[in-house]
Amino acid sequence: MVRRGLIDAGVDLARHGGPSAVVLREATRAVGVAPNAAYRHFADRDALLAAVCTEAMRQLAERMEAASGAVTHRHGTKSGAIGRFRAVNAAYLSFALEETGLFDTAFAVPGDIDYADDAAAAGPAGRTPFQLLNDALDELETASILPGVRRPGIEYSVWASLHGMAVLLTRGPLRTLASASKNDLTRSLDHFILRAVSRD
Amino acid sequence: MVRRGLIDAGVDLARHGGPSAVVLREATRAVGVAPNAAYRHFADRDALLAAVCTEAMRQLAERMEAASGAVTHRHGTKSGAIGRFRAVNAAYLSFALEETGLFDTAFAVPGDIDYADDAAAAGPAGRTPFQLLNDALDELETASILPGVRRPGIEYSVWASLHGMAVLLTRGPLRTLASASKNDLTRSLDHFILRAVSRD
DNA sequence: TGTACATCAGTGAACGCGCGTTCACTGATGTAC
DNA sequence: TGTACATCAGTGAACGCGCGTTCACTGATGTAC
Repeated sequence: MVRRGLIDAGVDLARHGGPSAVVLREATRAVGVAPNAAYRHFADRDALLAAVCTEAMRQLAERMEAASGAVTHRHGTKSGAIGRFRAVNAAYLSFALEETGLFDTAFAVPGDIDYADDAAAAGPAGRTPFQLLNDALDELETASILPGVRRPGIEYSVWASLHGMAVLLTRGPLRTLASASKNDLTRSLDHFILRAVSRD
Repeated sequence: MVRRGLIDAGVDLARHGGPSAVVLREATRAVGVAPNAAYRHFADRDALLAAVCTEAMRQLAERMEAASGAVTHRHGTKSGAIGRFRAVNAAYLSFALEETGLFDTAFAVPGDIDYADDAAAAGPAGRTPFQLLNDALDELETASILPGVRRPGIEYSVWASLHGMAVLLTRGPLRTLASASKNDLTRSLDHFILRAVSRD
C-alpha cells in the first residue's frame, strides 16, 4: 500500500533530518512512485507530515511503555512506583538522545492540529507518552511518595523538566557536550525531579 | 551602516517568524539594497543568521538583567535571594511567551558554532542568561536556602525546567492553551523549582 | 456470459516560486609620490 | 597641487535548485443489468 509506504519513508526521512526533512517528493521517490501520486492519499504535504508526526509520537510511547513494563517490582510498592517513574523519565530522555530526529518530529505537528489523536499516538498498551507520565505519578501518590496535595498539575512541571533537558541536549547549546557529560546531566535531573516530587 | 541594518532587519523577521524567517533576500529588501550586497558584510546566510541569534540572546539577557535589578531587597537576604531567583526565572518564561520568535532564534545558532560569544550575548551589565541564572543560584546558596551540596550542576536542571515549559507553551502541544492556563502552569512550575532548590 | 460504465490509483509533463549565490561591473573615497 | 592607483561598498543580471502542486491522461478493477 502506497499510503503506508509514504508514511514509512517519511519516518525514515524524519529520523535523519527532523520534520523539515519530510519532503513529499523525496518520500514518493523512496516508494518508487510519481510525485503527484501522494495526492491520492494525502491532501497536501502537511497532511503527510501530520501522519509522520503521529507515528513518531507512537514510537516514543512504545519505548516508554516498554521501559515501564520492564520494571518488575509490584504495583503500589514504593520501589515499584519509583522504579516505573524513573524508567518512564529515562525512556523519554533516551529516545530524545538516540532518535533526535523522530523526537523533534513528534512535537512538530503542523498547523492548528492540537494533540495528535490519542489512539494513533499510543503504544501497544494504548497509552500516550503524557498518559504514561501521569500513570507513573499516580502510582507515586498511591505509594505515598508524592503527597496528594501536590499531585494536581505536577505532570506539567515534570514534563517540562524532561522536555527542556531533551531539547538542550539535542538541539540546544548543550548539544556539543560529550555523551558522558550528557549522562551526568540526565542523572542530575533525575535527582532534581525526585526531590521535587517526594515527601520530605 | 548596512551591516547593522541587515541584522536589525533579520531580528525583525525572526521576531515574527522565528529563525527560518531570517531570509537573506528579505533582509536586503528591508534595507533597500541589492541581495548580493549582503555578501560585503556576511560570508553567507548562516553568518547573518548567527549574528541575529546572538542579538536575540542579548535581548533575553537584557530582560533578565532588568527583572533581577528591579528586586530591591538587599543582597544576601533570604527574600532578596528568592526574589531575584524568581524574577530571573519569570523573565525567561515571559520572554519566551511574548517574543516567541526571538526566543526560538536565540537557540537556533546554525552550524557547529557553540555558545554565542559571551560578550556579544550579554546584557548591559555584561551577563548572559545562563550566567544570570547561576548568579541567582549562588545567592540562594549564600542565603542558606540552597544547601551547598546540592549547588553543583543544579543550574542545568533549573534551566531545563524553564526551557521545557517555554517550549511546550510556545511551540509544543500546550501552545493552544488559553493564556490564563499558561499562567497557572508557569506558577506551578515556579513552586516545583523552588521546592527542588530549597532546604527542607 | 457478456457488455457498458463508473471508480480510482497511478503517470508524465509542466507550472511558478523564491531562494542562496556568483559574475563582471561601477563609482566614490582615500593615499602615495 | 596634481596625478595615478588601490580599496571597497554597492549594482544588475543571471544561474541552478528543488520544492509543492496542478493538469489532462491511462489502464486496471469492480459492478449493474
